[in-house]
Amino acid sequence: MMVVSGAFTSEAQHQNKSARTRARLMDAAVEVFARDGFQAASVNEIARMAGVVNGTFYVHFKDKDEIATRVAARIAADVIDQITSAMTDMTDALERFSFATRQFIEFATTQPQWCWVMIRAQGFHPELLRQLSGHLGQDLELGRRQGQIKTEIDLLLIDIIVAMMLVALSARLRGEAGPEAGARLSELVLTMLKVAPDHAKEIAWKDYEFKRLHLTPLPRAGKVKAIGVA
Amino acid sequence: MMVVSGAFTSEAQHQNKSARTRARLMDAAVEVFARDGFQAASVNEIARMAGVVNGTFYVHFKDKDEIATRVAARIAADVIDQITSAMTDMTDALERFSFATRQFIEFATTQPQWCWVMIRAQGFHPELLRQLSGHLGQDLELGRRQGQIKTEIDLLLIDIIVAMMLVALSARLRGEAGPEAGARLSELVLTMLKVAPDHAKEIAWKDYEFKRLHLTPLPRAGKVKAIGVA
Amino acid sequence: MMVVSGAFTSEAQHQNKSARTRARLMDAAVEVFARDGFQAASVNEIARMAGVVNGTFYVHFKDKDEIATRVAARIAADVIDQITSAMTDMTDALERFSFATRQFIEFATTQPQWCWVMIRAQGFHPELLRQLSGHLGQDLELGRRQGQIKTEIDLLLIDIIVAMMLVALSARLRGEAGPEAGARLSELVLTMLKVAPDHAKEIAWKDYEFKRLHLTPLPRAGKVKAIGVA
Amino acid sequence: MMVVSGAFTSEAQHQNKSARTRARLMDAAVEVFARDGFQAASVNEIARMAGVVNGTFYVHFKDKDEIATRVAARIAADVIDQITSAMTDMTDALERFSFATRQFIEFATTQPQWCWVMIRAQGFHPELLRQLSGHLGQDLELGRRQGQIKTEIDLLLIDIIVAMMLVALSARLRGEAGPEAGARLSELVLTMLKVAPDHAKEIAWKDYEFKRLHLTPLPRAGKVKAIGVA
DNA sequence: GATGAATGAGCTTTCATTCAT
DNA sequence: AATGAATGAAAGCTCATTCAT
Repeated sequence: MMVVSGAFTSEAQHQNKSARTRARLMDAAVEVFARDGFQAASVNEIARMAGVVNGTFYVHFKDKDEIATRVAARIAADVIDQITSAMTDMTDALERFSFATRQFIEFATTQPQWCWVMIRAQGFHPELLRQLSGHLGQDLELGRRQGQIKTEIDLLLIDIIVAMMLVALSARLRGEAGPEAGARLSELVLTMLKVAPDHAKEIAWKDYEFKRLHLTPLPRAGKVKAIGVA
Repeated sequence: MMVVSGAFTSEAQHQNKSARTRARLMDAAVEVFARDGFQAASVNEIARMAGVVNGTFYVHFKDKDEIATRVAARIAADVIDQITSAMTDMTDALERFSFATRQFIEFATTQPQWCWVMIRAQGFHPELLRQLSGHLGQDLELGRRQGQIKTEIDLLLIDIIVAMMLVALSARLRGEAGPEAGARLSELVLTMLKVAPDHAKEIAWKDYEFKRLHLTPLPRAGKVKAIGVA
Repeated sequence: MMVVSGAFTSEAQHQNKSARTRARLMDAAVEVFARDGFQAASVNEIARMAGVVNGTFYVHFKDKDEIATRVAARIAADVIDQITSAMTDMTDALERFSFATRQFIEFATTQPQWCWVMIRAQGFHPELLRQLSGHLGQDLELGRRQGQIKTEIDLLLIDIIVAMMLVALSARLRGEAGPEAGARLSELVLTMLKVAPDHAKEIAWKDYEFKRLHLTPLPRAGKVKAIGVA
Repeated sequence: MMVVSGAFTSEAQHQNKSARTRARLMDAAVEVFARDGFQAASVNEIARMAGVVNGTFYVHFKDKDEIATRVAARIAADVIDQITSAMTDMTDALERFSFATRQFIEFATTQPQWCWVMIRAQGFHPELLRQLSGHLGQDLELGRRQGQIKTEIDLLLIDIIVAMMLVALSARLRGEAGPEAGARLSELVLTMLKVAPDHAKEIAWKDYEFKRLHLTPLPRAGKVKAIGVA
């Protein structure tokens, strides 16, 4: 098995050796979590894929849970960051929702590993998806304030919508759904939120240009060592 | 941890010792799968909860996979059987769908363990849910034929609806959603399928009497003694 | 796997049920010992092949060792009995030796299972072969008394000859040696014993008619139960 | 049971810790294979005798088979190497054969464990003995070319000779044969190959000086660090 | 910081054997 | 005699984690 080299590694390429090793471990973890799931993933395998011996893993992470949490946090942060930063000048709530949904599904094409990790996170690292829910909820709230959404918005509804997004993402990853899955999903959700069918269709299928997922540059400065999120 | 005693055990209480032990193992398996998931579940733990030594497990099941498959199959069969048998005289497709959805969510109250197993089955025993999808799909097709559903029905749509059901079930199990979750979900799905809002609301919130989940009596056919048959 | 039915079963077919079960167990044991060796053979497997449940095994045999010992004893007794009874009117020691050797190798054709058991017995049930050695030694001694063998005959020599016989038998069973293996072996041994080459060849390749191995009818009368040969 | 310390351990005493542990495991394996046979040998027992916990075994060997194969390979290589290197200046085929045979039997005195392993290898690690056969065959072929052996040499014959050697070795190990066993065997084989009795005796009983078996120093080539190589 | 050998608990599975029926 | 369920010890193997270097 080749030593991995992914987004974290690229990001850290001009940092010190420690940071680079850590980055390789995280890329390897993404790979392994994506392939085997959080539970079945083994530290040995992550270390092997990172090209370090198993002991080195524990220099950088307290235990398997810590790397999982950090990988999840980073994925959540970056996915959200890139979706929101691409929408800075969109003001219409429904459009924002639709774009976000479709961009999310679109990541299946450009970053399948990360997407698999998000899917695998269900049940094991719910915080990953909770962040997504948060942002989603804000746009839906905005929709209510704008008068475009009449349905009541609560946690259950948001959970339901996130679940819909994940299952569509999964179908996309497995090749069971085509490129239109995002728009399709968007239209379904809007309809469910009682947006008028024509309007729902119009917004959901609008022509957008989507981005490739990349790591959000970290505005970090000094060392950040084992913050110890028990 | 106490020795379990669940639905299978009750069902087998008047059968022979082997059947009773086997039943206890299955009840224990439900317990453990519900709590730890299929992957993390250990045969030792199942045996311990069934009150037998670990070797006994293998007298009754070839391996962990076999008991998992059997438990999953039995849960799927019984859940479906009880939902469908309660709907025999319902002819309206939307009503059937709504009733099935709500009865399904309702099981969270009466058989939480089984429901957890269904949730945990995602990804590990997809066949469990696929059976559900099948029946769901039939009612939706009926809805189309009856002219009540105009949306196109395909695999992605069905997967999405099943995902919605599972997340609602999960919310209910965790106490994050109240007794109205089923009706709520039903209305959302009907709306999503472009049923007129008023009609959707009317059907989704109709007053039904739901059943407690119980084991479907097995139509056993007498002893089957396998003497030297390969 | 079919229930076996071999020599012991035939022999016991007119005896009581207990004797028949016991016989089936022994036939099954031959089968399993031949296939897996004494060590790897499992009681469960023997019982299964005999068409009884595992508990039944212990009604008839104290433990695995007992059936092994009995099977070995019976095979040794019968092999020897049939070889010797076919030689009653042979008086020439070299001829007796040659015939015995060749008849022994010939069993590979008619009773491969028994032969495998003999081969597998090396190291685990040396008593099986020791009986063979005994009879062999007698004929060799006779050869010395007749003046045909000049070499000194001791235990090492006999062990060596038995080893030669077993390796030839094994080659025959595995199909690596043809029908002439017995004569070939016989000639080699005679030469080794310093019989004149021409004479050795003449005796070794003589034309004999060999028998098919069958069970020696037991002159038994009453029950013989678990004699407890610890 | 004491922690073992044998030939491999000595050889590795100036190597790194890993190599030393590995060596102790191999010495322990020799001990256990010699005592219990390859089949009955247990990894736990090997680890215990090596003075490590059982998990450590798997740091060094993939499974029981791997250590068995390595031990067998090493024994075969060393035995052959030492016999052949002691014969470099012998040109007479019969003498070479006789010396090799006797040196082989002689190992029973200096390395009984290794010899037991060779005997136990019959059936389980035939490749161990096959290498021996190969070298043996070469000398016999040489004997034919030199005109000293007239008998046809084929696989069966070689197998027979190897079997003779092993049974003699075994008798020697068990104390059932004295120091003359090697010469005795050698004479028997030569006679069997139709070497003239006087000549056979002369060659077989010639006075040789035999070596103690020791490990052939490995021509190691420096550290080989496997970093992330598949 | 990195190494990598070692640990030991825990897992799945097999199997000889016992025993109540 | 026969059953067959149950036992429990022991096997092979994995893996998160520790620690001396």
